[in-house]
Amino acid sequence: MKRIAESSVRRLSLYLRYLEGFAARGHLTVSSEELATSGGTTSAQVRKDLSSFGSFGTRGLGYTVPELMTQLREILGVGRDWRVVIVGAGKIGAALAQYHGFRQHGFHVVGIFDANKTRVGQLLEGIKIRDTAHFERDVRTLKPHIGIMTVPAEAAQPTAHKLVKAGVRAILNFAPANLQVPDGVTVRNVNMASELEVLTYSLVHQEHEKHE
Amino acid sequence: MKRIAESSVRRLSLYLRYLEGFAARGHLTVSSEELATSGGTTSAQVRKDLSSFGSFGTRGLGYTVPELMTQLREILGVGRDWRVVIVGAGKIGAALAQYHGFRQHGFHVVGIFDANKTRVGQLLEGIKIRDTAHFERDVRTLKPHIGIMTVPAEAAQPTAHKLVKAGVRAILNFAPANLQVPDGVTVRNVNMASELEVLTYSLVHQEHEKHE
DNA sequence: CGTAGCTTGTGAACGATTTCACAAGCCACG
DNA sequence: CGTGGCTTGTGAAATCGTTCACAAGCTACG
Repeated sequence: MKRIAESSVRRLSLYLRYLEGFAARGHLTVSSEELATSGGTTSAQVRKDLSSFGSFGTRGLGYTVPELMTQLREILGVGRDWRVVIVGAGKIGAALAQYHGFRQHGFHVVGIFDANKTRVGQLLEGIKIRDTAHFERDVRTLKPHIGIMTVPAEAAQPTAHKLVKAGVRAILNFAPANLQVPDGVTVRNVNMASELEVLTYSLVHQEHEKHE
Repeated sequence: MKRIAESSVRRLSLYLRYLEGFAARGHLTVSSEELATSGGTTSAQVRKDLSSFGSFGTRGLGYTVPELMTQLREILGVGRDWRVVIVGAGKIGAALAQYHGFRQHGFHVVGIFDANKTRVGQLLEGIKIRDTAHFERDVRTLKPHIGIMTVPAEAAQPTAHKLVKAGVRAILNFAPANLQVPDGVTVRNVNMASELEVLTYSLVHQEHEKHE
């Protein structure tokens, strides 16, 4: 199978989200055009994205909603039981721990860590916040597939290093730092400040764009 | 000025983040190479990104840290007083409202809304959660620049519509929905489920990649 | 004041992604 | 069972973003 662009994977995930909507509304089939309109893209794009993985549609008819959902779940690995640890139990970390959407999508929080002694021992969604004193050993025991990091920038690289050493191969990083990880480890960065700055950039430059 | 790629703007924001680090460590100048290493990109990329907006460096020397920070802040619109409303005071909305990083970057939460009557009237960071009954009127009064939406998928499009009608031109959307907005309105989507699914995709497909 | 050594700024080449356009194929209906 | 209408799957073209490579230009130092 040829390499798939990350942007394509991101869209596959969105298609799955929209298919859930179509299924809820009782649609049995859906065309690439309908999926494209939901997702703000084009029908050719939808077909290209799907065609990398096989031929799931029927010409003249479109895609069978439940079948395409099954295929996308398979491709994305949705529905397996994914074990997640959260490192950093601050505002964002705590909110994520309590976010029920995770559970609904098969993500299972198996551990929460914090370096702040005042938080250690408190319960979040029935899970006791652990000290980072034995971080690597504890992570090894918990065997998570995914690590979510909501730690300060300066703690980000050391934390990532320990997660990787303990066997984690996928990291969702909320810290404003570029993590260096070995091959075979995937990192996704979510940076609130940058998201907002892209918006303020557009606000500042919008009036200029009009004059072109 | 020619159109700037969104990926470039995103990187400018990261450069600013890393410059803050260099400044804190007392660096007076920084080369495109050093910035590139921090940001996981290449020096040519850094120079290209900056060159769209002017010549900020000195050949043979690099960039003056405080000067480049000033320029980037100017370009991105950082440091102005940006007024923000948060719509949806659930787990994520509440965490964002309490997130102090916003305040530090000049983002000022001026209003919080929720449709759930049990939450209305409660205080978050000293701001009373408002009913959505008079949403559009209230937003007009608050005059926010940015709307952050943490509402359920089905409420997303109507909420966006009302925000736009009330004059908001930039939306940070956490709902899993593709918002239709008129020209001149910028939307950025943050979708936790999709971020995680990109990670699970990589976990599922990593072993395959090895065999190529 | 001249030269050596760096680092920027930027066209041009390259690579990746998106869009186009159309043949292939399926369904429905007469 | 044949035809019309619709939608997929996919090479080819176009667009967009990144990397290369080097001339231009500044600083430092003798």
